[in-house]
Amino acid sequence: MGNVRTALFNYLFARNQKGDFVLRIEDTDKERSEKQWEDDLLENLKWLGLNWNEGVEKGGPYESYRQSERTDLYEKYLKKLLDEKKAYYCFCTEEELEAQRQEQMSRGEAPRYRGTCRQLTIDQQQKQLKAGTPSVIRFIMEVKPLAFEDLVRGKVQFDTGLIGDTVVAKDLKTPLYNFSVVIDDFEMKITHVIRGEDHIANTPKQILLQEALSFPRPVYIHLPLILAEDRTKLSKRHGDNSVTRFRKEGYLPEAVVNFLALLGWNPGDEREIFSLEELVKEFSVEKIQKAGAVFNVKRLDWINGAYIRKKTPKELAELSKPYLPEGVKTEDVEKVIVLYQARLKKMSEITELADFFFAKELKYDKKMLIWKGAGEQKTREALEQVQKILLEVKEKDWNKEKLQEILMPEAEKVGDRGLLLWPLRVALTGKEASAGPFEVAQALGKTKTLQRIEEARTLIQ
RNA sequence: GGCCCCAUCGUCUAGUGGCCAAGGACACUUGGUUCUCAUCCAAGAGAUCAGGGGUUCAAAUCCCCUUGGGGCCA
Repeated sequence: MGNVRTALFNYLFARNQKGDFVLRIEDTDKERSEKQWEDDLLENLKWLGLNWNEGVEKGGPYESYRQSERTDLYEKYLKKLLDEKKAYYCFCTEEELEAQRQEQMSRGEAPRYRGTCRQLTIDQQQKQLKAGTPSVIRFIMEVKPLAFEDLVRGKVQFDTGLIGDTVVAKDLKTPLYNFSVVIDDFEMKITHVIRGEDHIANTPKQILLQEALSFPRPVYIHLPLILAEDRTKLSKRHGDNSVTRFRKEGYLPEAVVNFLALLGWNPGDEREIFSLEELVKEFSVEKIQKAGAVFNVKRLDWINGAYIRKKTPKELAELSKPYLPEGVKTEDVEKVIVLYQARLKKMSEITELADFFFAKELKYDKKMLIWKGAGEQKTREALEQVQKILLEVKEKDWNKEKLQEILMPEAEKVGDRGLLLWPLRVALTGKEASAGPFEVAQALGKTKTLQRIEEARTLIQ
C-alpha cells in the first residue's frame, strides 16, 4: 500500500512536471524477497495504469541488493571510501555495542557508535580481517550541523554528531540500504527523491555519504505516512492491506488511484472524484499534507461504488466475471449485473447478490415470503393472483416497465403494496434484500419467473 | 532513552492575518422516492481549530512553551 502510494506520487509529480524521469522506488521491507516484492509492485502499477516511459527501475528491498548485478558498482565506491579513509572496518562485537548503547541510554545520551575502531591502522585492520574476525564497514560521519530542504516540510535540521559512524556495508559485497540508495540515486541520475516520511531520519546519513563521494544532492520530498486505525504506521501487523488484496476483491484501479491520491494530498477545493489524467494535471507538491493519514476502507468503498456506477453494463459484466460461476453466458451476466450496479461497493460482492439468478433451485424459509402483518393465506392468495396475471403477459411485453404498469395497479388495489410485491420479490430471489421485483422478473425471464412463483406457492401450501 | 516530524468534526480534509461563532466529503441519524436493500435527493448531528502564553486593531492562520501522537535509531 505504502510503496504503491509512493509510486503514484512519483508518477503524478513527474508527469505534472512534464520532464524526463526515472522512477526508483525504495523499500526496506525485510520480510519479502526482492523478486516477489518487485513482481508485486510492477503488477500493481500496471494494473493501476501507471506506465513509465522507460519502465520502472528495479528497486526492491535493499538488503537483497548484494545479489544483484550492481555488486561491482557498490564495491567500487566502498573501496573508494576505504582508500580515502572516509570509512573503516569495525570489529566490535554485538555485546560490546549493546553494552555501550545501554550505558549511553542510561545516561540520557544519544545511543551511537563511539568510533572505537576508527583508531585502528590499516595494518591492524588487515590483520584482523585475515584472522577472520567478524566485521562491518563503517562510514565516518562528519560532525556538523546539517540541514536539507524538504519540499513539503521546509528546512529540516540535524546534528550529525548525534548519529555516530553508521554501518554502510557488512563487507565489500554486501552493502546496506543507506549506502546503496546513495549510489543508486547517483548512477540513475535521480533528481527528486519522493518517499515516505519514515526516511527522514536516514536523509542526513545519505547526504553525508553523497558529500563524501562528491555526488549532487537530489531534492527531497517526504510524504506523510499511511496510518492504521490506531494511528501507527500501516503494516502487516494490521492485516492485509496490500493493493494486491484490493485488486482481488474487485476494487477498480481508477478508484484505488483516486483514493490513494487523496491520502495526503488534496486539490484545494471540494472535488472528490478524479481520473488519473486530472490528478496529473492538478497535482502540486505544495498541497501535500504534512500529517499522517489514516487509511479508511469505508471511504475507499464509497469511491469504488461511485466508479462502479459509472460503468457500462458491458464493462461491468467483464469486471464481474471472476466473481461469478464459471461458464455463465455473457448476456446473462449483463442482465444480472445491472440489477446490482447501484448496490455494489466492490465487484466481489456480486457473487452473493447474484447467486439466486444462476441457482437451479432457491432455498429459503417459507416464513420469509410473508409480508409483515399478513398471514400464510393472504400470502398464498397474493402469489396466486400475481401468477395469474403474469401468465397472461405476452413475451414481448416482458420488461420491467410493462410489468410494473400491469402489477402496480393491482398492488394499489390491495391497499398495502407490500402485500403483493414482497412475496413476489422473495419468491424470485429468496432474499430479504434484493433488487426490485419488476427488474428481477425481467432479468429472469417469463419462464423462470413463473416457475419460481409456483415453487413459492407450493412451499407455503 | 536520544534525535526528527506532526497536531482543524470519529476519518480524509478546506483554510497561508479580517469574507470562519470554521466549509466539503466519508461514516452516522432522520425524512422522501415503486415492497426490501441500495442508489438518488433533502435535512441533522458532529471541531470551544490539543492546551497555555505572546505578536497584532484583528489569529485556526505568525512566534514561544507545554502536552499528545508518530517515525527513525538498537
